[in-house]
Amino acid sequence: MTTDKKQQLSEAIQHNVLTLQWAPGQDLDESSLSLQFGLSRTPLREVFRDLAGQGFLSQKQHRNTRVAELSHQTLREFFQAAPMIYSAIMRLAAENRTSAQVEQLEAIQNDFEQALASAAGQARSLANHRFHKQTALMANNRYLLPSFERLLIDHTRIGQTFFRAAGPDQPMTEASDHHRQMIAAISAGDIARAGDLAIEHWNLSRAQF
Amino acid sequence: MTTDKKQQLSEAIQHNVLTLQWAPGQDLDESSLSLQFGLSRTPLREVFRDLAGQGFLSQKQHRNTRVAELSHQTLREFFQAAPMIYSAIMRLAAENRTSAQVEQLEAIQNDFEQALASAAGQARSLANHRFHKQTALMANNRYLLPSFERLLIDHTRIGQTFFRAAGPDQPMTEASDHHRQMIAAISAGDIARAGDLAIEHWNLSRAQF
DNA sequence: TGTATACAAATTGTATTCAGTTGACGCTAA
DNA sequence: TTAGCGTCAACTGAATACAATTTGTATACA
Repeated sequence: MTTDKKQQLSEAIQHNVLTLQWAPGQDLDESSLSLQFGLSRTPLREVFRDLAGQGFLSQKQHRNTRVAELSHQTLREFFQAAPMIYSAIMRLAAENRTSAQVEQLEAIQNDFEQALASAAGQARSLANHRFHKQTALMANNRYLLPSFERLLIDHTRIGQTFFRAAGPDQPMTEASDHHRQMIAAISAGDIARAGDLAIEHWNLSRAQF
Repeated sequence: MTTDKKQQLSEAIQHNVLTLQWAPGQDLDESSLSLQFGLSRTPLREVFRDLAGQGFLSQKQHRNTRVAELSHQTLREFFQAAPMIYSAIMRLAAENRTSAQVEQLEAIQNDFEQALASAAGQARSLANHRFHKQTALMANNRYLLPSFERLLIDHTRIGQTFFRAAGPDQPMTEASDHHRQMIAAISAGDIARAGDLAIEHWNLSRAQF
């Protein structure tokens, strides 16, 4: 099996959306992208559809596909849903985790701390994104996952918007402390503690905005 | 604008999945369906992809599309997520509802009661489905919606499986009472009450299974 | 008789071609 | 000058044609 072009394309798009290299609301051009990735429009459009379903892109009939918007209303809905879902994911992660997954989470956290020490805001945000995505994997619940992933996409994007304005260092190191405590709670199977940490962690985000 | 064939197809599939006319795990045939609906395979596959993203169908590389499975593990995850999400949707519905939406909800509830009096289990389940879908619309939160819709799909399917075995009448009329109370709570904007009703309503479902 | 391998048929995935829709530009007329 | 209409270009959507992958079947061999 050769490297899957469709998956490459999908990951590239996700990357560009999450890092704000493609701005919210920005138009995507089918023909240029299909040329760029050596794919015809048919499979390209399938990838678009998948990513639109996941909340990365948005599509309307007879309009070009674009990066999912971030409006004031989006923010409002975000804050209404985020604490509850994050907390639920954490609790389930503490309940259902396997030891292999905990090791994986620790590895990701190490990357995150490294990025914190050296790399730019973009890399930090992506590392943070991967940390939380791993917790969702550990929660192992197909019903919660789609909501959580949508939240995570916009959390990552919103975070970067605000980091650009304010100084980025303070909150990120505090977030890193939380991550370590989360790993401990999840690893110990302490469900209540994991849930509380999620709320706390999320309040940190709220404070920034 | 003529009647949209793609939407017709999509609704037909949703109907067949929700009513169990297509069994969980059942294979779908692209060519016969495309023939049946007068569509080529390209748009048909786009509909498949959308519905797979929404939790009606499931797809794997180089394997035929099939109706989403209902496994033991699925049930487990369902019960872990359902009460929380249902409750959240109800609270938000009470918070964000408009009067036009309340009227709509009452109309749907009337249909439900009529179905309860006359129609078969299938029609009842669909009417119940529509009721809860409307509450999700009223909650007006794009992050919670995908999780809730997935839960609702499987709730409807699971419900029918169990109704077939047991006598269907008792729980459904009780559910109908709950619906009326929900409408009252939502209409009054009583957030806490709406959330509690969701839990109560859902415990009723749990009791059946 | 059971298993492995090679071949054939069916089905999924991709590329290309064709059709339909949208929106912009320019023209005409009030 | 501007409002309204019509044409045209560009793009999205659908259909067909083609390629690749998988699965079923037959045959050879242990």
